[in-house]
Amino acid sequence: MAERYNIREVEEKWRKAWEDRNVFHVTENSSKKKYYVLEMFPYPSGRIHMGHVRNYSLGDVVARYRTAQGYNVLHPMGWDAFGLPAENAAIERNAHPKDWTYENIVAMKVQLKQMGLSIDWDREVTTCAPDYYKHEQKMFLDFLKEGLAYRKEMIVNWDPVENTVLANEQVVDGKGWRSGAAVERKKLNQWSLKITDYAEELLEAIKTLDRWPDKVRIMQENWIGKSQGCRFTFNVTDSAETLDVFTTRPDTLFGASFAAMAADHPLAQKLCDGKDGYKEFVAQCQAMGTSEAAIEQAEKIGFNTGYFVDHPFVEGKKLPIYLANFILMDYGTGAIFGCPAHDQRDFDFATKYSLEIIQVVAPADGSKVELPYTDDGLLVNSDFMNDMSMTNAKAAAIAKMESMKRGKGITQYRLRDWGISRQRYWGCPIPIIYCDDCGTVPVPENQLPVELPYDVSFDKPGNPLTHHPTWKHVQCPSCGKNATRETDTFDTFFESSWYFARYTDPKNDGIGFAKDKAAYWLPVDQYIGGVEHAVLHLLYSRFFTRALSKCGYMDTPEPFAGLYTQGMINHMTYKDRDGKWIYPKDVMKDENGNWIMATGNHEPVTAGRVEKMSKSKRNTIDPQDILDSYGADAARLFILSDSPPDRDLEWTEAGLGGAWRFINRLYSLITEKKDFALTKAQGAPSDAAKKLQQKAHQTIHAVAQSIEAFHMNKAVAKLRELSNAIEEFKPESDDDAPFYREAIEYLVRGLNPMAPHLTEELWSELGHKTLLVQTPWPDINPEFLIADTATIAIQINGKLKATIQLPMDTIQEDAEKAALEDDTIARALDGKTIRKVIVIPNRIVNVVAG
RNA sequence: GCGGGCGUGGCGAAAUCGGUAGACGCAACGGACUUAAAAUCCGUCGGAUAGCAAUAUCCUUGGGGGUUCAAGUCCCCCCGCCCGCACCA
Repeated sequence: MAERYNIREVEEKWRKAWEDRNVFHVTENSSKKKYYVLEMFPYPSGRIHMGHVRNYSLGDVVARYRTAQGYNVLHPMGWDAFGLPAENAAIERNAHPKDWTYENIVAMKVQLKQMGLSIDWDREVTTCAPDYYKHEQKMFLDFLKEGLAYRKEMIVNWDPVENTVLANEQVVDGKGWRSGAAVERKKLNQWSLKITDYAEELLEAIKTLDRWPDKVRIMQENWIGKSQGCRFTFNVTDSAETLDVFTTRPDTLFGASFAAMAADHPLAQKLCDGKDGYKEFVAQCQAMGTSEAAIEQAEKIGFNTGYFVDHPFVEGKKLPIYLANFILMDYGTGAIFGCPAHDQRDFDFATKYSLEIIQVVAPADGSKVELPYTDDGLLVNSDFMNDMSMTNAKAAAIAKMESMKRGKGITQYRLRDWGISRQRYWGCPIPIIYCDDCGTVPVPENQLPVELPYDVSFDKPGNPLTHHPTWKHVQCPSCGKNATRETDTFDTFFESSWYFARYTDPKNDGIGFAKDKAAYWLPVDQYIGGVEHAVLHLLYSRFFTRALSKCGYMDTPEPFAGLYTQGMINHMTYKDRDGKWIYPKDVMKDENGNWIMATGNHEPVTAGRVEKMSKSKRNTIDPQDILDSYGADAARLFILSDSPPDRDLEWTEAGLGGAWRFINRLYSLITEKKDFALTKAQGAPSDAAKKLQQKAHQTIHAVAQSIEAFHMNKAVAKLRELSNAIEEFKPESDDDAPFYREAIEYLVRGLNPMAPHLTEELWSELGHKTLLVQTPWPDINPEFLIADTATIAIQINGKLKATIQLPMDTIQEDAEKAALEDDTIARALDGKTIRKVIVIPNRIVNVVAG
């Protein structure tokens, strides 16, 4: 009987071996092809969760596979260490954000190491450390010089009780999550980055990202939201005021029946100040929240200003001006004209306020349509544009506007500039000083970093940096008078927008990273993370790459050449008798298969839907428990096995057990039979041995392809097939031994990226003195990939009736003949007329008969 | 509301190009081993009908229609679920 596989001992042994020999440390090496594998770095919350396990297992497979393929692989890790949870911890448990964060990093690093990841820990990066953020303060100053950073008023969610800005997630039903006070939309002066300068470039370059998921590319395209249209000016009737509007449908101008602007439009205030109901309407709009979803789903309401604009093309025609809750000040000019006949939203609005509905587009075939009609057609009721196509009418309307000097055709983007100011403590200080005399003064570079003070208190609502007795009080760098620091900190997306570059040169004190090192390693060849970052983080990083290039830091066009977005981890949910959520570890099945409490009186438990693991539903599994009891390899193997990585995965104890059994079976299979495998061949091997060899080569080929396509589940399935074949194989003589051994070794080597500890142990059991982690990917004999016979399916009228074996590439006539001679087929065709026979070589013969 | 995705056995899934649907695994069931259980090993396993049986026939990829010699795959319509929509990371 073979020894039982001792997970803990073996896994620790090999992790130590790798660490002792520093095998994951890399440096630039121009003689090798580089490969940069990066998983999105974690926020140091204290413990890793299953999402991390999936993310880093996936990345580790890629990294280990590419290493075996001979690439110089960079696979770093770090900490996205600034953020809101640290401040919440400070408020809730009186822990200092810095101490809390660093303690979490220590704890999580232990856990990540326990996973056996092939990480170069010498490159570890921590974004809340001054030696990291001082470089981004410098970058910000460079952006300022280049005109990429500026200050402007922006709308925020404001909690009037806490005196603080709220994140969208902190707004629940329009109320502050902690205070319960109604959230206001407030304008604050904030720093922004000019990402809109790159709108067109960012959009265009999406085309070059051919190794990104279509889903993410579409999301980014929509986010940038390019639209072609016309911007023109209305004159307010009997007034000197004007109203600029933007429209993508200038062709429908003759169907215009009202103008509408955002409630916070500057003109709105001028026209409506003091009017009955105006203040209430503005308040109503502000209460709605800032998200587009909220705005679009809210009922469309308006406020009649009592003013009119003159129709630019129709002498004497006047359109009423409304304020409307669905117009965003941030988009376009903050004002539109409404054409109810050809826009659903305008139609709803016009119906509600009994406004005119004029059809100006009709289907080309003249058929009657129900309004609103938003499809293509020809213009009607439109003066000089009558009978034009929509495209021509758009051009004609724009041309007319231009000739009247009232407007012009423009390209509009939905993308807004990136507001980076946060009124929070635990972030990177913005290196700016405000002086009464000199105005806004950048902190001189030799005074960087502007470090966060440690001695802060969270007693008062608002930003601790503002309350700090001394921190913000400084001398103006230019005139020396008393001045104050900017107390806002950067959005934490700032740190994650360049960390991938920092990894290429993590210890550089003088600059964020050296140009030549970035040039060697970037772009990231394979980036892996959650789809929740599809837009913001990824778009900001793409922008940063361009902005940093403009400032002379680097020359890489795109940061991430390949992107893979993984699915979520789900688990069944459980509730006890009182309807309270309970953890899976507190639940068990009784002898009848019913769910019961694992403790106490074993009260019955209601099992609910399978949902995303979340703390609130308590359907989480702590990876630490799994690592301790089943080991890293079983956890990795299971998480890679059953589901394709881009789909959601249901974590089940049983599935994990399957992975664990596989590991143990493989261990005993190989340790029991290795002696035979070591014997020397004398004569010719058996056919079965040759077949096994072929299978081994085919498997390795399939595994390589699957890994490259991120089908880790298929890679594992193929390896299990090979493992089954090895188990079933009955060696006939010592002559089969080398073939047997090769198959075993190929299995071990192919499985290495998924289960590195087990395979390293088996490699050593097989007598190797080298480390498997440093062993190249197995060679594949191309001859073995080609089968010599083909299984041909024979169909009658498209339905399978029989299969036959034929030599590979049998010519069509012979295949047809063989098919018709088959007993079953001959019988089935008895009395029928053959009308046609379709032969697809090596695949199918379809007899059409009747 | 807008945008995107998904839907295949009891379950997770596979099926490079339109060409043998269900690889691989989980669960379940039957058996071996055991005083017993666990573990392990062997076997069965989409559904229906007929048959003692080998087997045969039919049905089956959310639903309906279409294209094709052939559809899980392509086209049209419908249903259900999930995700994103600018201060969570």
